Amino acid sequence: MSVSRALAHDVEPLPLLDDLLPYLMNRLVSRLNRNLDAKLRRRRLTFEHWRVLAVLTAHDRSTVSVLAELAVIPQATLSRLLARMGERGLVRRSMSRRDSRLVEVRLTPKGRSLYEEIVPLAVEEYRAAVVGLRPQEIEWLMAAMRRMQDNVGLGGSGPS
Amino acid sequence: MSVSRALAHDVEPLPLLDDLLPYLMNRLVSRLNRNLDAKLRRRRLTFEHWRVLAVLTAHDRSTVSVLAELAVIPQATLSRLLARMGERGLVRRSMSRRDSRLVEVRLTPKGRSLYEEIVPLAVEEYRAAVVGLRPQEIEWLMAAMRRMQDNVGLGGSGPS
DNA sequence: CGCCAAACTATGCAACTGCATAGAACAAGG
DNA sequence: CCTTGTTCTATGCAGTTGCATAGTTTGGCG
Repeated sequence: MSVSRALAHDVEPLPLLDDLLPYLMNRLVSRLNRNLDAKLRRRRLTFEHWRVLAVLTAHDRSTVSVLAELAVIPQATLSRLLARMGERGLVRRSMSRRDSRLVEVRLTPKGRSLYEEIVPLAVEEYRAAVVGLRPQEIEWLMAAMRRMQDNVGLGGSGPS
Repeated sequence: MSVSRALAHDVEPLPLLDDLLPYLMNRLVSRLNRNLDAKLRRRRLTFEHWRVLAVLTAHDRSTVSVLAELAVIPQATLSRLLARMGERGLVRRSMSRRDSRLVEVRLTPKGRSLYEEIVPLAVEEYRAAVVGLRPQEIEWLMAAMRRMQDNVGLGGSGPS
């Protein structure tokens, strides 16, 4: 029941779910996130925490709105999430001296070490997911993802 | 700075975000969903509604927990979402005569026509995303997604 | 037939979410 | 220097979420 009909929406837009790329991607990503979330719960963390920690590790010293963009978390939500993470000593927020409107966020040593601690959980999840895929195929997958990101407005010039 | 290092987590698990497949997938899916969500808001719908409608269209007459599995929505959340959708006349819930524990859910005509009405929005979003990808490549992408789903426990035999 | 474990849905409660917006800081032009 | 428009973060409020669990129905076994 999984015919190849991915682009045949022209006249008959009745989607067989298993043949729709967005559905497949959604299901897969949701599952991946949920699995990781379950693993993180023991440390009182959520998947959103993970994303913030990961982004901050890569882009140390970000601002709230840049971080929101990178972590794909609504700004208002992130603002309060960061407040909570600050209370737990995972991040430090400080006013920028260049521009007092900006709030610079960075990991504390505690936040960094916590990140190091949980990276293996994410890696484990990731490796389980890509079993059977060759590195070359993964490269190709990532290229396709980047291509689609550009198509949808994540390439640098934000749309509406 | 985007070297091909997707699987080089062996000794140095320091992920450059843009080189991590899960991160790319998350960003892309989040953006897709958010875009669709924005389009749906005018009709007082959310992306979750969309998923429920889509799954119900494909698998008419489902139960709450099966639907939760297919739509990747926690059962408790779905239960209340369905209650609201029921009040709006989009779905109908009825006790199964085979097993009184089960609640069978199906679309009402109103729900079905609403779905038909919003399908184009999703298709539009989808087509924009895959611009530049050949049908053959999309097929390949979906195959990879299914492979990864199986790896993560969505193939039929649920893990934990 | 009665009892215990399992399956399924709904709900209490505390927490989180996001939209809209207030509040504060900057930038540009008169 | 003041005014006006823009950029950025935080918050009020109403709604939603999810964990844990209660309540109900089944199935299996003695």
